Amino acid sequence: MSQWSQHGRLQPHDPIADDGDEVHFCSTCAFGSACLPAGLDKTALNELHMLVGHVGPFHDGDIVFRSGERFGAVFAVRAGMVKTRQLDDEGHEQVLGFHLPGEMIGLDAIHPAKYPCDAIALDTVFVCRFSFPALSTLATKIPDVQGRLFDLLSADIGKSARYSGDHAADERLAAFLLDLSGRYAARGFAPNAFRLVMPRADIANFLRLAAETVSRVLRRFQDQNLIRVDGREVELTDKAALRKLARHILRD
Amino acid sequence: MSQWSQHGRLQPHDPIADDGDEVHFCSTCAFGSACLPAGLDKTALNELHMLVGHVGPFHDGDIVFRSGERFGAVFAVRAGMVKTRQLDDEGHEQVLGFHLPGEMIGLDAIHPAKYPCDAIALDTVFVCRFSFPALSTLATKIPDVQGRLFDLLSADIGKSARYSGDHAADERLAAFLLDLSGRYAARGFAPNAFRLVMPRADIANFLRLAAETVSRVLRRFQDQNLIRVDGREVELTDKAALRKLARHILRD
DNA sequence: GTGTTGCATTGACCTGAATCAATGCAGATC
DNA sequence: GATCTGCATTGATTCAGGTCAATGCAACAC
Repeated sequence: MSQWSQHGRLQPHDPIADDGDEVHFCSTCAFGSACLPAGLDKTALNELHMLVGHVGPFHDGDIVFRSGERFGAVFAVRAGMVKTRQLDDEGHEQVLGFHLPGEMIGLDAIHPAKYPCDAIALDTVFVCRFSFPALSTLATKIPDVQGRLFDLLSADIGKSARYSGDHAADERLAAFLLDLSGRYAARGFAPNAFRLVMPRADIANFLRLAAETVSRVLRRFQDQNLIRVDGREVELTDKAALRKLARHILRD
Repeated sequence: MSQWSQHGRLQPHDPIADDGDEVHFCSTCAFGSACLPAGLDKTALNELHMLVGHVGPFHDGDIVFRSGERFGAVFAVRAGMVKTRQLDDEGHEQVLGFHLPGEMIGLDAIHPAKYPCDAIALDTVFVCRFSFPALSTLATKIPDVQGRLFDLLSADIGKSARYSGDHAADERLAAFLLDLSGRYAARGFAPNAFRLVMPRADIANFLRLAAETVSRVLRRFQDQNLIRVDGREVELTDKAALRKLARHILRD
């Protein structure tokens, strides 16, 4: 067994000191296919691990990086959930995304050379820090690392366009739930029952809805037996129906 | 003088045969800073030029690349305007963006390894084709090229998040006009008077509005002396006021 | 226990933008 | 010139989702 619960939350045990579980983590990480046996020789693997720093724990509300800070590194979420968001000059928040263990954040900071958003822990979070200058240098030496970076960057373009369309509230929410489900599945977590770690207001903001609408739609989904909700715990009980609702948004 | 009108449209003259103007074009292109004297030695410059193919002309409605096609190359728009869009299985269109001369398209195709959207010419269009395998190989050899690619990819993440927020119709439209203006300016075109090459319906779709709303808001802007509109020609006469409207969307 | 705090939910009402339905208008075609 | 065709505009009406205002409820402090 490992220190991971099925909800992706960290048990009271410090994974930073737990080098024995390193590989298990890496297998779920965004760089997994670049780091792991998958074709990389030992030197390359070591070089990648050399430039990684483990950072944490962060707690609910803690800031991983802050908008405007000089860009120096990208981060992979190791444990917990991170939200990224922008604030405008009047303090209006725009949630850009929620990031699960194994996902990469900070890629949008490369060009402006400063973080364009805040990254905020939603629960207990550990991250891996990849110095970007070091990573780029490594990428020129190891084509697989370069390719992995291109892939991660390219995928993020698609992701941030995903919810850009004009869709009804129930379509957006169905897509949101299925998206999370798929991402949990991809990292080896239970895909059909998980915790919505973030408050309703954050889901609403992300989906351009009011928190009240999120509440009402979740309630309706439950009444229609598509899901079961209990506070922040959710279980998807009719994914086919959800998929049908979300089909305009999730085309893949 | 060159073959470029102030609206970025091509005069009846074939630039493909016009090698003499190559440099002038490159200076406005997304790869400009990688190709041009800016630090690159002649060999590098030549290698980059080697892998570029000039393609065109395309005409209004022609397809530059099609959703689902195997990914093999990214493209820089050389002349004209290109829109990118996705169609869902029921044929509903979602416009992802409009791309001016000097801008790169196809970067979102790297990861899925196939184009996730259609790229469609809105008027007479010429593009430069960069074979991506060749470009990646060059990138491992020339760090500046790799860095330029990282920058382009990273910038696109930010761009596709730009209009993702929840904003009123007039804020979105003001941001749209200023965004175009800034991009024309960055490429050396007149920033305050230009042609909205795309039909109203495309602007509306892109901004998640109805075409009627676009029409009404443009009209209101004109009544408020913020702009002058005549069909698809538009002139920004009070950018300060537009900027104030758009301030929640354009934070940079 | 009793507050208090911070979300989440629910209901009543309102509104911005969509939709529906003409009408206008310029450029192509005959 | 007359007729089409494809947008764009304008007005009347509708409605999805927002806003406002309570109320519920669990975790925590005292």
